[in-house]
Amino acid sequence: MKIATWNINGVRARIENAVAWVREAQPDIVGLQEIKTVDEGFPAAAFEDLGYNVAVHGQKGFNGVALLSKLPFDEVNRGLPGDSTDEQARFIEGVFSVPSGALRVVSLYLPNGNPIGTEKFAYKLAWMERLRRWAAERLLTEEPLVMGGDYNVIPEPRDAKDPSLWTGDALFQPESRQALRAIENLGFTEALRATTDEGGLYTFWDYQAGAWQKNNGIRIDYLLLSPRAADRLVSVGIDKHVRAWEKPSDHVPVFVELAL
DNA sequence: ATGGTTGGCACCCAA
Repeated sequence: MKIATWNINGVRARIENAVAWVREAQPDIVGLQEIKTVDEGFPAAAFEDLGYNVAVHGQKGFNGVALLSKLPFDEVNRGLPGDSTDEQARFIEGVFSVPSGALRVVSLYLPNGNPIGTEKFAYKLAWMERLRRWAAERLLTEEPLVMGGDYNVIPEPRDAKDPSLWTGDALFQPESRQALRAIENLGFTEALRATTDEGGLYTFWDYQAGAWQKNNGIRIDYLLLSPRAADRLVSVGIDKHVRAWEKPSDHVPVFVELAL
């Protein structure tokens, strides 16, 4: 079972890339982030034609997440619990039937939080605490859970080409990194770090200042695995080559292979 | 080099 996450930065502007990558990678389940459209604007037919079921949690202009799945959805949950006033579409959960039972897959778009010292940074940290509480509750099910997404947190210095560029950025604040560790410490395995200690593995390169050409990247997209999912981990990959395509997203897909 | 690029939308905002 191949499960992927990809911040696509506008699914309508990126539909040709998206279809090309799905055809090439043949993932079973994909979480998309920053689709930047309402539900009705999502190009579902393009993915249905490739054999996928589609679940969308959209928003006008900004944010928005979706799940594509070759398996039928048994259940879909939209929105991160914990704040009924939050109108930002950043979280969707799908439940699927696999031979071993239920599989839960999340597509999340964690708030960027810049600039620090503003309500945006406070919202980021509050959102992360909500995610921690939600995840703690889900772990009680002892089912395989895969939380993939754009976490907007650089976990460690080795996850940036030049960490000094990010010292004042919300993505690399001690509070952001600590909040990420608090989620992982519930018992999650960050898939890529379960397989390698290598630095220099990035998932995002800014459009500006020739970041891609200079390989000035950061690793902010990953998949957290519950213990039952981590037990089944076979491999992890980053589809870096997609960043070199015409009209690319500034993020690339990340995927895990699980033996479920 | 405190720069510059993109998507969505409607004039700048978010990233």
